[in-house]
Amino acid sequence: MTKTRIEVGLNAAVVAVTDGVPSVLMTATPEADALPAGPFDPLAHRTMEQSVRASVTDQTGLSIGYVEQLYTFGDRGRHARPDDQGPHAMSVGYLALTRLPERQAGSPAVRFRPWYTFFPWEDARGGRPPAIDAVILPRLSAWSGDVTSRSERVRHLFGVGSAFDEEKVLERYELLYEAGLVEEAARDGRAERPEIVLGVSMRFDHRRILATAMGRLRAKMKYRPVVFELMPEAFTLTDLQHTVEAIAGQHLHKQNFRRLVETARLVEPTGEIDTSTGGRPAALFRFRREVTRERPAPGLRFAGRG
Amino acid sequence: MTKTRIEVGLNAAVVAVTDGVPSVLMTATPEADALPAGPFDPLAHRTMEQSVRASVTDQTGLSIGYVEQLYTFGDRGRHARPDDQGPHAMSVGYLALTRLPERQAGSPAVRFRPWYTFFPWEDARGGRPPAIDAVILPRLSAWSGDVTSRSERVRHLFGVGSAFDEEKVLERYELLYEAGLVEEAARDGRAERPEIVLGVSMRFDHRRILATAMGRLRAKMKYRPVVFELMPEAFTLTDLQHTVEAIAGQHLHKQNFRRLVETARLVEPTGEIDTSTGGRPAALFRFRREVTRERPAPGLRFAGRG
DNA sequence: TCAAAAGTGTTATCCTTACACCCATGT
DNA sequence: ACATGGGTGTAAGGATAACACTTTTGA
Repeated sequence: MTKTRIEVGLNAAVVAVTDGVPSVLMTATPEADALPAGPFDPLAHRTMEQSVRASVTDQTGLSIGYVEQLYTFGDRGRHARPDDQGPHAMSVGYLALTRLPERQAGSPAVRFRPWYTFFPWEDARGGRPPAIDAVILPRLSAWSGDVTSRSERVRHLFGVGSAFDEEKVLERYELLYEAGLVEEAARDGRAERPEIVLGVSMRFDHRRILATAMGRLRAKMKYRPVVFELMPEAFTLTDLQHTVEAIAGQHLHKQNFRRLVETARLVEPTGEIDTSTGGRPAALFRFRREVTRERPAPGLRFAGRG
Repeated sequence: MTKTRIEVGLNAAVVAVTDGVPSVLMTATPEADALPAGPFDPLAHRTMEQSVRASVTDQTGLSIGYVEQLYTFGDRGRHARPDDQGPHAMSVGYLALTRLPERQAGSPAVRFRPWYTFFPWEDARGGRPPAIDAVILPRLSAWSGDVTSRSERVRHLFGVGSAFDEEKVLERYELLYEAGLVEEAARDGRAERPEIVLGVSMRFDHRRILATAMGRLRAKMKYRPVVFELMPEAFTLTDLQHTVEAIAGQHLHKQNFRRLVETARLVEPTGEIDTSTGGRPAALFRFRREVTRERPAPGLRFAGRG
């Protein structure tokens, strides 16, 4: 057994949602859009999770709550130059959820960027993004030509004959990468620089990690009460719905959403009301932590459009 | 940024199902029950997946088809002695699915072991395993004492007030580990050697990886047509049901299972019939690979008992 | 009194679950 | 003929999806 030792990088997609805008935490250095990252040093930290937390705090000043491992990427050939002698042979991606912190005087600016700036085609609130039919699909058709496996994949992932599956964020990104329509593909030497780049690119394979995070969060939300990690202690049902919609990238049916939340007994009224909403004041609710023990898979299995 | 380099091990849980027995591939050396494993060497293999395939073939002579990454374990403090200077600081677990190969004269014996020998409490075909109520729960109660968080976890995971959730294989194993009821806990120096050890133990953290694999397969089966990776080209519907039941560890309702398979258009008749079943001959079916493109999440969303 | 947002009641439809029975073959 | 396993029809109940309307506040 050879004893090859390699460098392992840890990357975290730290997300917060404010006023219907899901955002990701960026490193303080604004030269390129990059996720907080750090090496895994088993001597310094007993677990990888501790290491991730430390890296994030180090680089951004933020200390995170909920953390979950996403995936371990190890292929240099894909999201890296063929001749890359870059820092990592492997990177482990993490998803973290947090409430957006109040800006503190004296503390360093915590920089978040809306996640749809990196994935504009993933936001279908307000209808199917026009860019999909206007620019993405034409270019993907040109790429797939008459290779049926390709065009079937395109149609499947961008909801042509079927429904648009909002969880397949990673698959769509990888398709665009293969088709050479995102800047990373050109940067990695896999394609010509495209005439029109789709979305803002990120450092290394960070956008791929963010895509993984988005897909996972969109999926997990439906069977685990993770949204509440993003909510303040007390919130209105409309706030909650807007947060879910922001993540899912689609609108939901108000009454059905409410019934769902109610029958799943995910929340309970605090008794307080919020008069700042503009119209009729809204009742405030809090998350019922007990559901975790009562039901096997408590989540928001929303389905339809609103 | 420090440049800590560490050794990364890859482990694969290669599973096959024959006649209602799900089994895992073991290394040829029978000194301890161990999963095929190998180091990840980025210079030898471009991707980790290639590396896993190579390791498995190397150590067992079997070449595998479907492979999927499970999780990356990095905590030495948990499934390792506190003073462990063992080989890996990190291990990436994989799930692979294969058909059980015909025994070839001349080729090395491929050794599989039934997975329920390692997890006897996970097989609820034939009713709830008596050992759960007779030995596991009493011991877990003693462990949890009057710490409510513990006893709630116990009740939740072993289906006391609620339903037994067959997907939570890893969570149950980790609970038993924490409670010191599996041999690994004693071996890692985390508990006294238990009077009764539950299930057969495995090398290093391999049983944890197998638990992850079982949970993932049980879950994934419901929304992706992965069972067919375990089936021969042609099979009867009863064969298919038995395979699913073997993995899920519970019996299913025959008619509902059949309707499910039929309405999901997962299979098509080959036209052949199998007369070797004993009673009325059964029609043979094959997997319809096209479903992958037609439906968003084709799987076997079975639910009830039979 | 009007705009804005909160909050509810009700029905048609589909899916899930469970029931019990008939069919084709080998011995 | 009978044992063995293969194969079906159908009805009750519950969850889902969609409909439009009422209520309470601030301006």
